[in-house]
Amino acid sequence: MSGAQERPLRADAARNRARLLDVATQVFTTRGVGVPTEEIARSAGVGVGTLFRHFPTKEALLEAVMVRRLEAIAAQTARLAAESEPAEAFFGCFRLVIDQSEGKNEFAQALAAAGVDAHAALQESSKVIQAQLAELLAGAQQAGAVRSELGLPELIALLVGTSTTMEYLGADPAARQRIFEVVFDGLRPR
Amino acid sequence: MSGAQERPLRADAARNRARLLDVATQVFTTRGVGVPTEEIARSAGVGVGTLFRHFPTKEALLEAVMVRRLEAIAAQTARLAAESEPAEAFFGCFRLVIDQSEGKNEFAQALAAAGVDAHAALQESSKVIQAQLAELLAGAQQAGAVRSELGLPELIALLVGTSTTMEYLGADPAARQRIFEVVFDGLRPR
DNA sequence: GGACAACCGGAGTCGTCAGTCCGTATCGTT
DNA sequence: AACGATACGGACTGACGACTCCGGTTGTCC
Repeated sequence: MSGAQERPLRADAARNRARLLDVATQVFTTRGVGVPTEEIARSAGVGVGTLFRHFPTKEALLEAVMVRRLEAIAAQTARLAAESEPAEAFFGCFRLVIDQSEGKNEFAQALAAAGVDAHAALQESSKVIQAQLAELLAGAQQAGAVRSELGLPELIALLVGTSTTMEYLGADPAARQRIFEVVFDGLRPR
Repeated sequence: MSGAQERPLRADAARNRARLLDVATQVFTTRGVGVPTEEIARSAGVGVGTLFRHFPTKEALLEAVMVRRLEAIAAQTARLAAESEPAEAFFGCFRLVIDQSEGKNEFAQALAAAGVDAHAALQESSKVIQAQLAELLAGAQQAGAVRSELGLPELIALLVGTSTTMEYLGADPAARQRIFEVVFDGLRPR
């Protein structure tokens, strides 16, 4: 698709880039996207100049973090989907996406608020996951485990919404389990 | 609880205040809470000075808008609850809250991000609605229409989450209906 | 081990936005 | 109609945050 890697980064540059990405993931997730770039740079032990050399824009940093998480989810989803029955795979992946998406909604919003068209890389990763989800959905529906009238848009909206539900609920595992039961039972055919 | 009205506002002041509230509701809902105060003032046909005299802080304006919407929801909920069977009332109010809460999540987040403790008025209105919801939930559970293991926190989280689901889904009424069916079926006992 | 490119740090720039201040206009009352 | 109280408008201020720029440092290759 696009030109692959430019040229290998110098060792220190690669190290800094990775640290920046780690710290940004952590900070954005726990404290929101409003955190100043300077603070992220400091936490990573670099100057702001370094941050902006690697990610020309705060938005670009946000996007890089998102892409990384989406790719991780896609990989786990693929693994899970390969080694289970359709129904089991579907519900397992649903859970997985929810559990992995802590704080991700806010990211998505922040990105969307800044014009989505520019984010080619993100859309790429999104499409991968969406394709996986479409397949899982179709499989589960053929196996009679999910209502047949639901489409991919509804599934995605439900994933986003359930993720929000969980964020509001906090960490209580019993309550989370009850929510999953409500949603999963609702997804099954009447 | 607190001292009621201070002293009747002058006619022009009351008018401006009302216009400000209307415009702010509209603008915050459709374009998010990031819109500059100056623009809200201009749209309402007043200067920023006037805006800040009525609402000493942007946050205070946000809060006033929220309180107003919450009160409207509470009133409609009360009406609906009074004239229906428990189960019907519960599901009707669930729908109502979702339909009325367009864009409200973002408000809540913005307020929360700025320290929640100061927002006494908001918490007041919240409590009213929460009490209504608790009663509706208990009624529906006694009527056997809702799983008995669910508590108020789960219900509230589910409301917030479903509201998010709907926002992602857009306006398609058929799809919205399908989501309601999923969630409502999930809420019913096995 | 030296030389050059690649990379770093962080003080400084620029724009934006919440909130203030005060001279002016409007309301309401006698 | 005239006067005091109340409210208005919008230029101005201060804080903050994204991004730039360049003198100095570090890695890498011969």
